Amino acid sequence: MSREYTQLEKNRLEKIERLREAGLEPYPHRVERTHTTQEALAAYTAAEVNGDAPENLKVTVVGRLRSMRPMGKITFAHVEDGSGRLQLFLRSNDLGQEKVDLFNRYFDLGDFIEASGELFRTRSGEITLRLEDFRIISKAITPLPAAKDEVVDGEVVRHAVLSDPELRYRQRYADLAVNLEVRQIFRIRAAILRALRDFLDGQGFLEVETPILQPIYGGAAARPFITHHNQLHQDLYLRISFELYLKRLLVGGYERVYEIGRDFRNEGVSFKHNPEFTQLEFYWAYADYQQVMDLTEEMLRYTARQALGRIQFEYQGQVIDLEKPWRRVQLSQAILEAVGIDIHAYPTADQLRAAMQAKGLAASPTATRGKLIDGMLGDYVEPNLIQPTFMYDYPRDISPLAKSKAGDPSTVERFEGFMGGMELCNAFTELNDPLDQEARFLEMGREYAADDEERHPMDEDYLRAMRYGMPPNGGFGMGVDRLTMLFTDRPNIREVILFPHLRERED
RNA sequence: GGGCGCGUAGCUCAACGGCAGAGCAGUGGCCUUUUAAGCCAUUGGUUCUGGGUUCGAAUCCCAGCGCGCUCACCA
Repeated sequence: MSREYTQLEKNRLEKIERLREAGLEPYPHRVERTHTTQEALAAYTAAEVNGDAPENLKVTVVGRLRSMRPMGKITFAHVEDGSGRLQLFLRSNDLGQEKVDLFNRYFDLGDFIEASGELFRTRSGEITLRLEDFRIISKAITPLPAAKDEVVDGEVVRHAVLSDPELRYRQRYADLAVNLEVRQIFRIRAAILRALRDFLDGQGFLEVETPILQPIYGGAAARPFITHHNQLHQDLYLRISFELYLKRLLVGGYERVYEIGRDFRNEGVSFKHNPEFTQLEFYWAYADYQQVMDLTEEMLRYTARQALGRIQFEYQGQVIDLEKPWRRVQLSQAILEAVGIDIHAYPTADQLRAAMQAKGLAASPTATRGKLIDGMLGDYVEPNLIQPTFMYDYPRDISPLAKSKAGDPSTVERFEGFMGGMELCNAFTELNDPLDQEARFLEMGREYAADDEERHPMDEDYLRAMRYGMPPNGGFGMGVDRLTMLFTDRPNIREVILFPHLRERED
C-alpha cells in the first residue's frame, strides 16, 4: 500500500474483519441472480397487468448499494446493477432484528450485495424487494465520491456530484460508477462504431487491419511517436494514418476496404486533439470524391439513426440536422466570402501573404501557399460551419496524396466535412499516378526543412505498389472521437475517451 | 511552449491578512412503508509542494507540480 488508508477506509476494513469473524465472506466466489433489476421491475409490472398475484414473485438480484435509509426496525436501500435500480426493503419481522442490524452496521454505500425476496409496492407506489435473505458479495473499502441521489419527476438528480475533471479522467472507474450519463456516452460510442461497420459492410466494404508499428510513417502531416524493436535493432513509428497501407490493398485487388482503429500523433493536445484517437478510413475503387461525399452523407444519417434513434441532434445549443443534403461549398468561395480574398488571384505564397497582411490577417512568414489557405479556413471559416458542410477543392501543396483537378494543377479533388464548428472528415479522389506521386513526395521534401518532422518521408514501397497499377479510387478518413463528441453533445474530446491521456502524476 | 484561472475534509464548496468552516458521507443514539428520510450528538485537515514577506498566511510574493480555459502548433 503506497498510501495511508483514510479514516473512512479504516472503518470499512474493520467491518471486513467483523464480517469474517461472523463467518460471512466479503468476497465470495459465486453469486446467484434470477433477475436484473429491470427484469424484476418488468416482471412485477407484467404480473400486475395480467392480474396474477405479483406479490408472490420471488427474485434474487445483485448489484451495488447506492442508497441506505435505516429507520430502526426497517431499512430502505437501493441496489444498482448494469440495467438500473431497484429499492430494497429490510424489515425485522421478515429477517429478524439481528440481520437488519447486520445490514445497517456492516454494509456501506458502494458494496455489492446479493438480495432475495418478494416484490411489492410501497405506500408511495415504488416497486420494492422485501428481503428474505441477503449477503455481501463484494465489500468496497474506498467510498464512492458521490453523496446522494434524489429522484425528481423520474429523473435521478445527484448532489455533490463528482465533477473535478482531473479526478473524473484519472479515476474513470469512479466517474462511471457514480455518473450515469458518462456510462451512456460510451454506450453511444459503441453504437456509433457498430453502425459504421454495419453500414460499410452493407456496402460491400471489407474490414481489414494494417500495421500500427511502421518502419516509415505517412498518409498525413503529423509528428509520429517513435518506438524501438529490441531484437531487430530497429526504430519503428506508431502510425499517423492508415492511408498508405489501405491503398496498397486496392493494388492487391480488393475494391472496397476500411479500417477502424487507433492513430497516434505526437502533437499538442486540445479540446479536439488527443495523442491517440480513433479513425475510420475507407478506400473505394472506381469512385471519386463526389461519390464519396454522397456516401458520407448516407453513412452519417445511418449512423445517427442507429446510435441516437434520430437524425437531428443538439450540439452545444445548436440543432444539427443530418436530414437535409449537406451544403457543398468550394474552399475558394468560402474564403472569398469569409475574408474577401480571392485565392485564385494570388498564385504564390508571397502574393497571398501580402494580400492577407493588407487585410490585417495573421500570415506566417514561412507558410506555404496551401498552409496560408488552410490557416484562413481554420480561423475564419471552420468555426462557423455548424450545419453539415462539405468544403471542397483544396490547394495541392497541402494534399500530396490527392489527385489534381483537371485543368487546375494548383488544386486537388479533396473535401473536408464540417459540423458543429469542427472538422470531422477528410477525403479525396486519390492520386494513383506513381510518377506524379513520386514528384509530390519530392516536392514535400523540398518545402519542409530537412529537420521538420512533419516532412513526408519518401515511401519507396508504396511507390512500388502503385507502379503495379492502382485503380482510380476515392478515399475517406473520419475522426470517430469527434463524431462521438457531436452525437453526445460533449465539448471536449476527453469526455468521449474512456482513459484520456493526462500528465503523469504521483498519487 | 506562452497567457489567464484554479488547487481547502472522502465528495461539493465557504472562509480572502486575525480561532480552518458548512452540506452530504462517516461514527454513536432514537425511529416499522422511507426515498436528498427526519431528529439529537459527534469524528475527520501537510488548506497541492517548497521557499519568502508579516507579530500573524488557506489568504500576499516567488518557484515547482497538477488540472482547466485560451493562444501557438496540429496538410
